[in-house]
Amino acid sequence: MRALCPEHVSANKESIIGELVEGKECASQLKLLFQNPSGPHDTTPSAQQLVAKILTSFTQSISVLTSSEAGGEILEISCNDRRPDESGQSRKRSPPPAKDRRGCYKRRKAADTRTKISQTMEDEYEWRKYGQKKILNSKFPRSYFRCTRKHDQGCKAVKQVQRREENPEMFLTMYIGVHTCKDNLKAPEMVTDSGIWESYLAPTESNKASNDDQKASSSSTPNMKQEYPKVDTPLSEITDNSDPNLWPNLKDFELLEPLKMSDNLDFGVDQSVGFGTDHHLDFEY
DNA sequence: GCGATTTGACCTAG
DNA sequence: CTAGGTCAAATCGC
Repeated sequence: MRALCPEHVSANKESIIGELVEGKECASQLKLLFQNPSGPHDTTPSAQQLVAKILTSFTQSISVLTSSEAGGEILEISCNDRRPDESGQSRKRSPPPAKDRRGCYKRRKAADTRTKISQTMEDEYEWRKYGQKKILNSKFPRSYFRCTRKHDQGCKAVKQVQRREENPEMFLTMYIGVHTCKDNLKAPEMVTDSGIWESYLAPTESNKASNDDQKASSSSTPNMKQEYPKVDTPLSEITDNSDPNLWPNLKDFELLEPLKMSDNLDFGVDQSVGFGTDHHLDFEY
């Protein structure tokens, strides 16, 4: 979709930049604070205050970005449709030979995709798992879900969920395609909802990793379906995605997480992921 | 018995 | 040829 109109983008961009600049300044102060912990405490904000401010900046930025999307569509920062023919129509290969065994299979790629990171693989949609795959160089398998309304209404939305290697409590969810179904709940937008911070610390007990990779993933699947209108939208980061290097990038970023957040602040750490990768904030219009 | 999930096979893009 | 996405038979759970 990348439907951001230029006017919106430029207006929002300024606002976002302002927020990010402020966040950056706070981060710089925080850095100084770490380098010189014995500095003047009465004149500089505490680490917690700075972290809170940084998070606020990110939140505001995300909020602006998200709200700029009409109709609650998920935000896409730096879209992926770099290729003109991403519709998949112009596949070089000849159509499947219509073998008897497996049906006409068409790999969907470069469709409308968004990525989010959250503490839970749940969201406000109903999904049905249709596959799981071990991914090369990844400790955890990737799970594949499609909209439960696929058969009813031909909804084409699918999502892929993978536990993050460096932080198994977090899930990287890639949404592919948009929901064309009517009643499978509201669109998967996030961040803009008020109260996201409160709702972010969603139950994660079910996410506790077990040692068995395969089990770990599948065992946390169950509530995928029953989970319902609950607006438990876990705070998350929506980013661009079609970049095949995205996930590794995210991983790399996580390695840079130096902060140990205090209890009331720990929600924000992974949110900054999207900003940590330099290519996420490049707007295309 | 039915619907959901698991899992290995199949299929395609790169 | 390989990695990853999808299918569908087998299995599970209610």
